[in-house]
Amino acid sequence: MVTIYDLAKKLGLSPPTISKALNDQPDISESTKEKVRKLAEELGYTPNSSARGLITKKNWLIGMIYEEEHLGLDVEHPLFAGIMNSFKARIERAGYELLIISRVLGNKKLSYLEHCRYRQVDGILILNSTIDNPEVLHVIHSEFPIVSANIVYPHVCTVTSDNKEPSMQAVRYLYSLGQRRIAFIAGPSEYSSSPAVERLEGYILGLHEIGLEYDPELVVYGHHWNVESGYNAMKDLQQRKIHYTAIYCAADVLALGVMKYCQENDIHIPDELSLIGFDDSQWASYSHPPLTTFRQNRQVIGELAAETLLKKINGEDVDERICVPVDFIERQTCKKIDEFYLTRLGKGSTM
Amino acid sequence: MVTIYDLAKKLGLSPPTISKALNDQPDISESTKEKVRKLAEELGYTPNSSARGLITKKNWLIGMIYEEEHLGLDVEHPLFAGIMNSFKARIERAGYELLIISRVLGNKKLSYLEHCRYRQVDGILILNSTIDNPEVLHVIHSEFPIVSANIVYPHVCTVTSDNKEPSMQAVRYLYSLGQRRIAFIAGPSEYSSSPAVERLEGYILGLHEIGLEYDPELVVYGHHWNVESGYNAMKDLQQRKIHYTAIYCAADVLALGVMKYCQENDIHIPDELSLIGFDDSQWASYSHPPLTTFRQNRQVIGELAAETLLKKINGEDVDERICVPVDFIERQTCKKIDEFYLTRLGKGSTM
DNA sequence: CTGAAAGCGCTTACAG
DNA sequence: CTGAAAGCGCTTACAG
Repeated sequence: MVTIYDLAKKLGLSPPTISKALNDQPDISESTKEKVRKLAEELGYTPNSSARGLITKKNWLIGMIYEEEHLGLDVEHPLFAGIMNSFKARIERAGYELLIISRVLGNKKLSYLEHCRYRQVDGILILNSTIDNPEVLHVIHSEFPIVSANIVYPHVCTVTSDNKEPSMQAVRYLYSLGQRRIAFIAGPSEYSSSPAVERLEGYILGLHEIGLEYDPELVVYGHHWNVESGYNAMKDLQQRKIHYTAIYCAADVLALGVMKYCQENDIHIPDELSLIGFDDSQWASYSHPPLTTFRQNRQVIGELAAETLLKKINGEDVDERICVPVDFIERQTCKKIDEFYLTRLGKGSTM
Repeated sequence: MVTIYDLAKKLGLSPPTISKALNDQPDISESTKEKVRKLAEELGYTPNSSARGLITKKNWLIGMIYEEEHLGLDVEHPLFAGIMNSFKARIERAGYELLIISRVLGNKKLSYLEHCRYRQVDGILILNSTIDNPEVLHVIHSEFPIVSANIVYPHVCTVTSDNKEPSMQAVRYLYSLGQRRIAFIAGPSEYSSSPAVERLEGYILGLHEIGLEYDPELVVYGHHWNVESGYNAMKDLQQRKIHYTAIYCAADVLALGVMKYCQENDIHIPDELSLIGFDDSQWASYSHPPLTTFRQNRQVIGELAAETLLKKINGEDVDERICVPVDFIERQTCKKIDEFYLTRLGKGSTM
């Protein structure tokens, strides 16, 4: 390993001069800088982040806290890779690298917080955690600059998709198609997941806005954010023997479960049932029929999270909550209500 | 920040004693260790990785080189998150953390290799790169312990799915259904992607094994690993006016493009055309009809990559190529050949 | 413009 | 069982 001392010796200069030349300090002559850079290149010198970080207290490292196994998420969370990629690209441009924080170190278990201190990260991104994770709560009350993506924590700067307005829009849209009995398949209620909560709020708000009554019988919770939960929720809904002609789902995967149920039970979408999802997953345009849904803008979420964190690191003020608009993607799972089919779904009567 | 000196002062001991106590060295009395640990806990002492790494030359860091924008992959590569998760979990158990290597540092551009040296990583995982990326080639010829996942580099230990045998199996399976004219939609040929190459080899080998003639007219290359490429490949195939009754696709996304084309052009799968994919993407069981495909075992790939890298770091011998078996998932896109439809597809004659 | 001195927080022989 | 000395590779005042 080539060090600054090797360069110093070869050039007959002192280590501090080498250091300053390499860092392009103003008090070093251009000719010296030239010589130093040339030799450094020749010998393949690379600085050592540990030595540098030890003395400067700056490590150019962002810690990412990312919980993969919870909420019953499928291994691949639809937002994870996209947000991570754009976040990474943005912090990279500012000179930071991304370290995935774990909870084990050697044979010792460390908390996230201890780990962040151990690595002396300059800032922390919390991605897809749960709101009541005590490990994460410790981090949140720490001295580090922090930004959360997707999940809202009190007093923590958070970047998420707008969840309320699109939910209201979903209701409005269905209403405009003549739908009056609009069911909602919500996200899991056991876990405190802010998107789940906010989408439900938006649904209720949307009904109020339009003047439709909110009927709790029309709301069913998916146990997890996955297809099976959507399937089971739909089954549950059917067993309630109530009347409805449309379903808004808090996630595409839930909607996919509904579609599966409908296929098996010969319920025709959109003729008999209108359906809206949330996420615009990769497959949403290829489902049968293509799913009407809301596209979350992963790239913007990641970028804004990065920019906000960078600001915090630099001591600038930032907003506590940043909402990223969502795009409504109209495909083919919704239809103007059709009197012909009106009576088929559910044996209830209230209309 | 609490340091070892603070602990030493408070306890009237020397820093080395504190260090040794904290590291549970045998030459320190149990009572001293007890005292030290207690105070460390009280004061919230956390070691400093830079100081430790600087002197021990061991940083408990694995660098991950991961290229997201190439090959025309969709943002979310179907394997990426799964492999990364299980790789991370496995190295964590051994005490390592995952650092995503970038190419920018501050305002300087560093090569991957320089970056790895800068951070003094203990080993490197190469995920989803291209075979001819010069940046990566530098890394490969370096002093670091390296493992590659998904992409084969000469003389680098690589963990991938078995690509050949399943491709042969696809041909065999289709043959057993009476299919004799089996087309192949290959992965992009412009990029040197070993999975693309190996799956093509497997297809040809499969034909030979069975005694079917290899007809280059039946092979078309997708420009990218995405749906659109599959769609265009299918269009291309149709325009060739040759006869075929089945298609094996080198990826699910390509197969999805084929399905889209068939829907638009009123070609019925599987009655008129049998179809097989590769990957078992999230949506594969929900496509219409559900796609017959091969499931890549992300978890096993990630774990084996981690274990192999750990072995290399510890100086143990490892195999250069590790193939992870793939599961054949039989769904509903293949069917015994139906004489009734035999003449519809393609206007060619050779059967 | 250049360099001697000190120090970041830790660990490793080695001496006692 | 404990500690004094040296050093990992760098940077930061400060002196010249």
